[in-house]
Amino acid sequence: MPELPEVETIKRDLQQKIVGRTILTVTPEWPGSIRCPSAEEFTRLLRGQKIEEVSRRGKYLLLRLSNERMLVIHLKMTGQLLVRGPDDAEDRFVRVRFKLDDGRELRFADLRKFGRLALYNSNMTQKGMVRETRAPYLEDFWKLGPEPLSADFTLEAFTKLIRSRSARMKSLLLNQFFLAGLGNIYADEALFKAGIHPLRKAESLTEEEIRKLYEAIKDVLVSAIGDRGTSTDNFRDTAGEPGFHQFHLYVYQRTGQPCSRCGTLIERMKLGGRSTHYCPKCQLKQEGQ
DNA sequence: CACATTGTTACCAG
DNA sequence: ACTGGTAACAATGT
Repeated sequence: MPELPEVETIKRDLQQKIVGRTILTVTPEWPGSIRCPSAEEFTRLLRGQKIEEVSRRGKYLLLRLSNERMLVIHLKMTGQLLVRGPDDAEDRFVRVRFKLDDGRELRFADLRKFGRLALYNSNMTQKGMVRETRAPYLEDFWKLGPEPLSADFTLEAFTKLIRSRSARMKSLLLNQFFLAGLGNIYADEALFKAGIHPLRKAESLTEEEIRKLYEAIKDVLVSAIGDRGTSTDNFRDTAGEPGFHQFHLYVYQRTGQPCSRCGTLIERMKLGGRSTHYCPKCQLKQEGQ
């Protein structure tokens, strides 16, 4: 379940390992991973291109190429990007292979086959650019909410955002058009740290609660990036190594275990089809009780 | 073998 | 046009 910290970890790895390299060949072993253009066109357009820059927007990885195109990657649930040398063992579930000019190989592996690669013009982040391509999943890329770790994500901006909504907080935090990068793990963790019940409505939050949540979101993400991500299941970095943040979780997948703050047993509920973990004492449904 | 998993989109009602 | 809520989908391990 790569969310912002996991994608950030991979981004930093790739910046170190593959920026400046040229793609020699592309082998689609499961062409379904390639969203657009066709697998043949994708392969042809990438061959011989230099990887100029690696960046991240929300949960999307962006690889800018020398021909002014952008390779966009979404890992969805089980996608991995592995950088391997000629003597390294084969990886399971490799869907697309990129041979590089230093003898190494970038492998896109994906057990569930939900992850997607797409190739666009590099100005695709601008309004209207991607919609013209009619590419599923990525067409409203430019509509994504603010980056929680960027300088322009201020408390004032977050307060405005919250004040413009009425939905339940857990649902809002999962909405990528509200705020980019949080998924099920970090939405639960941030709400716990801020002491806010997942079912609370945005309009019911006090100034103090908004401030606490603002800090909690940033703290949780920074801490998880420091731990190189959460590997509760199959998240791996580009060397195939797990992260460490699963040892520092407060509520996610801790159902029935004592809350580290108050000892009450962590509970689990279904919200919009998603499992939601929370401490019933630290995160009271009615504010002020 | 039905179910669980989650990020995202489709669709509907308001 | 926008928001919020629910269902559906992707594919596979258990």
